[in-house]
Amino acid sequence: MQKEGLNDKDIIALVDCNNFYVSCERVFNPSLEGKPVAVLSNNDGCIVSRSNELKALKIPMGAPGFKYEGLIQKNGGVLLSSNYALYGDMSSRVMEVLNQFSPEVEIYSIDEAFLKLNDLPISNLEEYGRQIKHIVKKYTGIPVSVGISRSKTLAKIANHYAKHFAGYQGSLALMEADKIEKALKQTPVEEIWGIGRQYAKFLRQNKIETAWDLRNAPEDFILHYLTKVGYKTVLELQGYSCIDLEEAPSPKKSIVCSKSFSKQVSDLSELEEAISTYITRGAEKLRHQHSVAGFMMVFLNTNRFKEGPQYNNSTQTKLSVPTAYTPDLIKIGLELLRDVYLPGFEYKKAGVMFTDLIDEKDVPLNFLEPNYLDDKRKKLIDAIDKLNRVWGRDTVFFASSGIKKDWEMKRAKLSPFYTTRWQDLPKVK
DNA sequence: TCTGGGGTCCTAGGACCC
DNA sequence: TCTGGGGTCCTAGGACCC
Repeated sequence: MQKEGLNDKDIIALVDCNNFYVSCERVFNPSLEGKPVAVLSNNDGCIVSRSNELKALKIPMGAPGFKYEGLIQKNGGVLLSSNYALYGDMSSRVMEVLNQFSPEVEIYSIDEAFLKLNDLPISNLEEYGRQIKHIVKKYTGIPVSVGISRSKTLAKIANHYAKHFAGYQGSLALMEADKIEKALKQTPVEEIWGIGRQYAKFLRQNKIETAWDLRNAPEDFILHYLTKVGYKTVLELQGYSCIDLEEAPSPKKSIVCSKSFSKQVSDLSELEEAISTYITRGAEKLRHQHSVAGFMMVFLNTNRFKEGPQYNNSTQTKLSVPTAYTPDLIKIGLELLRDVYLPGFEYKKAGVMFTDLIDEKDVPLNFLEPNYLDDKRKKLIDAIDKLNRVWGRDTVFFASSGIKKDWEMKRAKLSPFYTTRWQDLPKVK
């Protein structure tokens, strides 16, 4: 019973790096092998990547690091700060290798990619998956698992089994109806890609408990309660590929820069440094994708885990001329900050968000203010970007961002920048 | 002492217009 | 006694992802 106009002929592989951040650290520090290892989020806050040994200690994902530090050390384990320069670089290497296995690769996240395998001369899909695993490991040192099926959602499920059952040797293809049925019946509804906590709870209340149940749920029920997005998930579970591969990353529609501080901050001048720093980062991201922002928002948060008065607020403004010119954005952003700032609170986090992004070439003409693209300001900012690109971030920076930066995030357990900084290159003795 | 950051899409409902 | 209806646009908020 083929559904009209739907595609049931795709072959999609999901390649997912195992415990990615931990694996990156292990490539350059083999002494971490066999031990419980966790990588922490920004500010050394939550655990965001866990080795298998650490998972075996029943330490949950997202848990605050300090709560488990004792347990981890007692078991000979290690906690590490996150080193995104290293992970980003290792990720590009993995993706580079994947390109040789399919002409159509979508980099889905820092540690996952979808590969379209349609029309390739592959006699044994699972064997192909194992080959991918072998070659990626050989060239990058990173272990991966491969799941293959008719849709992204099914490939995710195949990947899950490939990763968790040693018998599959890191690769599983779910192509035949009976195999798919068996896998879906054993997949709890909360493990399905696209079903989060709220939907899982709702579905269970309605006796939909496995992926197989969801696959067979009535269309109108799903459309009504889980909307179009949820219905796509159902079709994907039925083997219809509804979520296309996106090979070229489309430009972002919004850009957020926000971080928690290493300490409580009450002082307006310190908040000004932070906001100014975040605007600088955000504007770099804007220019990188050749966008300008039409709308800007600044927000402040107190510490939600601490007793005491809370204050979470934001202010925003439409920009009279959409721009990505850092000094203009800083000037407006600092005005917004002074608007939203209330003295007497201890702030833990601040941030800035740019939205209404459009291509820099599409800025409407404005007779009162020059478009920065046609302006000497553009030349100046390009020169600054170039210097920072060649000589390193913040070689040239804006005075309002401050120098001391007492508020800046903490990374006490940082590993060296093995791959992106000459002096940190590993040495062979 | 210490609890992340950065995105997307969809819908309901209000404002406004004719 | 009676109090339109339909369309569009925008925004806030809620769901999801890594």
